[in-house]
Amino acid sequence: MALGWILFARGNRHITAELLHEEVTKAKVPVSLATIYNTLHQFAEVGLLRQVAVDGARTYFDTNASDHHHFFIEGENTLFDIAQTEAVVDRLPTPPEGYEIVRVDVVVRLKRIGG
Amino acid sequence: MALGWILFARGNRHITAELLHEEVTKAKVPVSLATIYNTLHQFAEVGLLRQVAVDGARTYFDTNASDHHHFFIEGENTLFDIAQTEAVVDRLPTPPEGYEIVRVDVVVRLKRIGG
DNA sequence: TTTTGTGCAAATCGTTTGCACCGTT
DNA sequence: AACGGTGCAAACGATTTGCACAAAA
Repeated sequence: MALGWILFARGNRHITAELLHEEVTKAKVPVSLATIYNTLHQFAEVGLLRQVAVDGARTYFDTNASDHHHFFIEGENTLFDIAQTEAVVDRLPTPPEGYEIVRVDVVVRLKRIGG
Repeated sequence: MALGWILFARGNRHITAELLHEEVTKAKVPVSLATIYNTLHQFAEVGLLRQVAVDGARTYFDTNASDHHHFFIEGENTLFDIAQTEAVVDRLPTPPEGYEIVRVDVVVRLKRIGG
């Protein structure tokens, strides 16, 4: 398991379970998709990974677990970070009675110009 | 078809295909899930509905197609609008070369205090 | 030998697709 | 008789679960 994670340890990335599976398999260790999912979730629980819901179909995992937001390119299904310097949220909305804010997700959807 | 939509015409709501199916069936018209999906998507294309990706599993459709953001209660899987007065986004990030912004989705995740 | 942890085959479940049916031209 | 639109059964694909196996206690 730790094995698969040398893979994750290099570079900030956004991958889907399937993509990681492919990569891991192609590289060396043959491991089933289910295991990939289990592992990804475990890492996410522990806070090493951040799960990003962006298009309903696939689940993306971000190796950068810090608080930041994302660009998502429709059609290409590419996800990448928005620089922290590009402040986006200025004021948090007041949550309703009895609830507290867990996280704020911002997804800026892009499309190729002209496309 | 227009029939099912009398249902949608009353009140601003956020529903999943499954929920709508249940409602429609329970009420009167027996219609298959597939039809619900087809119809929802058609409405979304035309701009009467707004599709919200919030948790990867389910797809939510918002009868309020205007530009606004959402609260999402984890565990309860409830989605509702953030009042427009609660400004959240102040400055849009600059999109990368060759791309333009299509939409900005903001989801504020909540959890019950103490929960 | 019991317990705890790990990986995966098979099942699940939301969603989509291909096709049959029916009213219209 | 050909055409267009509609609904749905069956297929699909991403994700989860239940269980079998192995190492540790």
